[in-house]
Amino acid sequence: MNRYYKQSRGLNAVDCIIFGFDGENLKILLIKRGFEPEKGKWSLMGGFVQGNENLDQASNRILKQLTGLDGMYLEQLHTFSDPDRDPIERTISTAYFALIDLNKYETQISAEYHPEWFALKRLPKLIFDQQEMVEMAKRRLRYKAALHPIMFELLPSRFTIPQLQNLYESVYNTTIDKRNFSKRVLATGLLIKQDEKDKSGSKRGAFYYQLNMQNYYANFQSFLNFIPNPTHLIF
Amino acid sequence: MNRYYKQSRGLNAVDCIIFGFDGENLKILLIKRGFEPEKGKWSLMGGFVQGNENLDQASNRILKQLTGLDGMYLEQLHTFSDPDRDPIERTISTAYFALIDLNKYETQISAEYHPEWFALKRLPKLIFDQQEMVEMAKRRLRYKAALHPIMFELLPSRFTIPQLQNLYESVYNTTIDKRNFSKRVLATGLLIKQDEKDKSGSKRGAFYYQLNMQNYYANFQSFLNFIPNPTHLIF
DNA sequence: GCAAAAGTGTTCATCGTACACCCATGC
DNA sequence: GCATGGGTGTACGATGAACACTTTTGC
Repeated sequence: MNRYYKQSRGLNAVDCIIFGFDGENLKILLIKRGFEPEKGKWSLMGGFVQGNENLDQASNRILKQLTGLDGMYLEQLHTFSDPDRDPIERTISTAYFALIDLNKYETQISAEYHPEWFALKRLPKLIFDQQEMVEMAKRRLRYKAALHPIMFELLPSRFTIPQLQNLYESVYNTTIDKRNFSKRVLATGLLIKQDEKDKSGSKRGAFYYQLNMQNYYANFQSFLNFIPNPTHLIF
Repeated sequence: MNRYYKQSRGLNAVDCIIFGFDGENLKILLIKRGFEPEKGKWSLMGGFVQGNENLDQASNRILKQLTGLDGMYLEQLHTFSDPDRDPIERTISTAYFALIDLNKYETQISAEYHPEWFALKRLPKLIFDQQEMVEMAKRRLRYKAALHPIMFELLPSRFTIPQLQNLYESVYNTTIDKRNFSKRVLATGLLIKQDEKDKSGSKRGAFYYQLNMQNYYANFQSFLNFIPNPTHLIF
């Protein structure tokens, strides 16, 4: 036996929701789709799964192709499978969400795709069911970041506490008391204060911090409270 | 255009991790696989996705086939995709986890599959990568149940607080102070006390409770604390 | 009457929240 | 010298944890 009988076969794809933070707004990276159907429309970066790779490998390959980066935070989100989601042919697509330091990303690497960062509040229309994928990714990010320190993946390796606070405030569309915020994040033991300051945001300057990678990996799976009242959040 | 060119096509399947609770132990339902390869071995209930259905529909169809039940709690878990996970032919399988009231399930419905409940601690060897699927499902259940009231899906519609506590203690392999436990669960406002008692577990009997469905659905997505110290749990 | 499980309250420590002032610097 | 953003401490209330005794009833 070298085949299962009487079963229908289809294509498998991955689509990547790539989040970045520019200091102001949470954004995602979109490309202009390069082939029919919907050629030229804004789309998530994606591609078909090859015969010799699994989904994780496929999404890593595709992300490297677009951003030039590897080793970024990448998590399988959900598999989308409506029979008619792709009008050409049945294609089941697994969405991944990725978090990258927007500063590491350089546009020229993938000029052929015409990639652009879009603020989440001002997304263009997307093809197929990608709107739904983005919605789910947003929810997942908000959910997960309320409990785990994944937001650091969106920041450079040196960052300031006001930067971090901006990020949380922007993701949760809220404001947080800065005294309580800094107490909370410092209490986690995840941050190591540096000697230098970032003078770009103010005259006085804000101290840089770096992640304590030891503690970061050790505590990644446990619950942390980075935002007030996570118990009452609704997602 | 009615096909994408030069892409490899494969099979898509779903596999279901079905959890139940017998009052003592958390269990999962396994069947004897009915076809080659690995025919006769213990396996998760699964099947191929048909051309006209999505993954949710496929898993519901398959669960109904095995248990006779529909409308049970069902959640997409993860898609498993190693190229050689099925030795016959490339098959990408999406795992679902299901929670059912073990008492509603009647074995005879699906005698042809020879289904059996196995305590999680004493699982037989499973085929392919199903061991990994079960591990992931266990982690997800523990994770999710620490924050959301999904464990009720494993109990009959009328249950007692000691039963509920047993369930939590068994899933987290721990013991909980009963005074604090009942305070916590009653404080959620999710339970409605009934007049009758369950006399099966003790001479005095324990009051039955039912879910307040209104509050249950309203609070499902928010965080609740059912177990002590969820902040310090590691999954 | 006794064994076995159900049910209930208080105290204390910890954590989370609200809140306001001084500091450093570039201009 | 002043405007701008950075940095810090305290007091109070809420929440979570530890802990022991009484009740009911079948045998």
